[in-house]
Amino acid sequence: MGVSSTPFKSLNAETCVELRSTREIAISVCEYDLATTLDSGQAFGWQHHDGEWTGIVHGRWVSLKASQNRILVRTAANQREWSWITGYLQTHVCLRDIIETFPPDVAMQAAVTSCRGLRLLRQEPWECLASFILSSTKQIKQIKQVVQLLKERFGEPIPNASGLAMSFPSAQRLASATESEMRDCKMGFRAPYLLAAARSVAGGICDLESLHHLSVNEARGELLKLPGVGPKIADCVLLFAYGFPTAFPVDVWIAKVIRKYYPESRRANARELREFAGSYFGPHAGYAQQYLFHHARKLEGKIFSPSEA
DNA sequence: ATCCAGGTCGGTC
DNA sequence: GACCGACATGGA
Repeated sequence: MGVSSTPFKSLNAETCVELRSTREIAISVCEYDLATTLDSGQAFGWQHHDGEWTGIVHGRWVSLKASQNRILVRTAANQREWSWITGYLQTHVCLRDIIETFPPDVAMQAAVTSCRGLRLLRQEPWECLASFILSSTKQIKQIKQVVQLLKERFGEPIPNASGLAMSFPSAQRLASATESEMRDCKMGFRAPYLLAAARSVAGGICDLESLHHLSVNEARGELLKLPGVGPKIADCVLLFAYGFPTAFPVDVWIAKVIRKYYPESRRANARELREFAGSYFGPHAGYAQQYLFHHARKLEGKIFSPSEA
């Protein structure tokens, strides 16, 4: 009913930022695995070359590099302030405080040990929503390909270090595209969903900004009104874009993990799994989910023999 | 070649 | 409500 607003100290810590120029800062971080975080299936727009991650965040081209307890941030344009990137990276979050809230069972602890430094980002709602509408029954690699095609064909050019990069297209821009143009981006049967969602957002029928002020259940209800958005995608957006800490996306990986290691939920359907997880994994269940998800993916088929699938 | 991928939708029973 | 096939595309 009400908003979950427990004031965890992890949400109140300060980010320590060293300003090096109007285009470069170094953010002090503790337990932050940048590569794992940017490539853990929560965001699909980052490009990796030689230890450098480049992308566009809130309309600004940015380069990120991990360097011993620091994240080096470089932009192409002068910046007055940097909260757009510290907020995105959630560098103020104290990971220890979150991990302490996880249940001390074997599966959870194995995931924590295996994925040290994995973080949740705080993405822009529209890009996150659109990306996950594209995600259904697609591999992460393919989702990235479609996102890249959308940027190239519909994005806005943004100056980068040596030329122009393309942003993720706005809902307004996609709303004026045709289904055929969308299908040319290899999104297949998801094209009409993304197109209708773009028109709903662009036309103000769905106000993504207003969801910040709702309870998690109210916000989920709004997202579920959008075409192509079911419980799983809604929870991804609630967790990765709005930061609702108990949102718990149940996909095929998580369903397998939960059923294997938490036998009390073996007969549960997806909704019941989500409800079980929300109470069992505690106030940061969504974070726990990302650890379990990433750990399972790292192990690929190793923990699941074919007969168990 | 065959199965499956960070699911959802619209039909059935 | 719950079960089930269709839906594009391309990795593995």
